[in-house]
Amino acid sequence: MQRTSQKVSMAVIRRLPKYYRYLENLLNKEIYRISSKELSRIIGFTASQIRQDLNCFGGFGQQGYGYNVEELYKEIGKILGLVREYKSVIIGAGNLGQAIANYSDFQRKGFKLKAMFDINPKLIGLKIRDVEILDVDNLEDFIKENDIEVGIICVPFSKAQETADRLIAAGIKGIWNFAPFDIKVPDNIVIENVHLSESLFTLSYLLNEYNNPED
Amino acid sequence: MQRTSQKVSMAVIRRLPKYYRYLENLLNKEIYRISSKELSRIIGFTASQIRQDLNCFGGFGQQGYGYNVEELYKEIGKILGLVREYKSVIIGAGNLGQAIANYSDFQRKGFKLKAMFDINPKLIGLKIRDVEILDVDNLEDFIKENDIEVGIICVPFSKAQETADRLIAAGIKGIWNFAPFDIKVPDNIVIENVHLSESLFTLSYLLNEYNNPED
DNA sequence: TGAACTCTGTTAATTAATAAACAATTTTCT
DNA sequence: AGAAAATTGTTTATTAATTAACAGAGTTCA
Repeated sequence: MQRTSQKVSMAVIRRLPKYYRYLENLLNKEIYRISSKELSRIIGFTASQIRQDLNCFGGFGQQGYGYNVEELYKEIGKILGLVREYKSVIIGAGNLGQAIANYSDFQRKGFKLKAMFDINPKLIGLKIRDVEILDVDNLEDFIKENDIEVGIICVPFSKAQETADRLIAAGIKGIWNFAPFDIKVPDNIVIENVHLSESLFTLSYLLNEYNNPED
Repeated sequence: MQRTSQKVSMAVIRRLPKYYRYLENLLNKEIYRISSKELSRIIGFTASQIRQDLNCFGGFGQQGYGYNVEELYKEIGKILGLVREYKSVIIGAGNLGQAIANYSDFQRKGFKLKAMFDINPKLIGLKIRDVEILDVDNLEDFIKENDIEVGIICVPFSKAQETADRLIAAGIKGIWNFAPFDIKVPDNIVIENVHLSESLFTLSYLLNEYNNPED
């Protein structure tokens, strides 16, 4: 059913996790059937957009009936690649790195944390939830020996690109970047940025705009 | 200079923090003058887009010269509302909440953390970096007595909307939401979502797409 | 069973976002 | 001082994203 090699826009891709989450909620409520119209009401996108988004990947619905929630949930899970597990490491075991390590949710989503790395001797050897902090000198060896595919960058701005380059040279496939820096990667490497400060600045803008409209 | 009441699109607003960050970097490198063309090379947007974005807020540049980095930096800071401080509280002192509290960066950006709240008696009374964890029963009183303007939601999915409603009723102006839930707020309340799991799922999708192209 | 209703997949229309073009102005350099 | 080069602000063109429209297929219910 898929329109082969018809590129899916990033806007669509970023909506998929939301569909997935809402479908999970529906399943938890034991709702097994849903129309794009009803989903639209719940999720806040137009029904048209929902149908068009889903159709990028296949005709999962049935005319006159709607979508089977369980089937659609599974299909989107497959599309999102949630059927498999990715071995990951965190680089940078400071506040942010420890925060992510402690935020166990992401391990439940198929990203298994195998080690953390830092340059600070005071941190090396410590454990965060059973995961050891290793010397960053061992980064490349560890990645190669343990087939690590995903690197989570929590180092300061100034070390971000260097860290990414090392990860890529060691054979990593994807990067989840929390450093406030736009890391450059080759085409075959996947990168996803979480720029917390940009999010915070946006909040600040909106607060400011509301308090002083049109100044 | 500003086109009064000509609404600025969210796409533009979300680029402002990036301009701000790059301008800061330029200042650190003691670069005091820049053209849209050169900024384009560094930041990766087209020069046309940069000029158009900045012009939503005023004519900060000069023909034949370009932009004064320091002036532009300050202006964008003002637009982002970074000149003032917002008092904030975190609700939910579990892993994620502690993570955010420990991630001291955001306090440096004008969001002063005044307290944390939790429902768990084991956590109440503890301190994270000088900030005390209080009983969530005292949430409304604390917000009113201390003129708290921003609530950072780190509670589980199931408590997210309820928490937001309480914050809003107590007089909060903006919410930074880390719960995997799309909180509904009235028009006069500002909300900024950080959906980490959606970011992670996007990474998973991209990894999967790269590994199994067109299946 | 069959008529009325529902709802998808898909195409067409609309709106929004991005990029290109260019006149006007300033700077730079001789 | 004056010509050539640089660069903005802004208008126009292009591309992308969203919404609307609708034929065709399936469901529901009398």
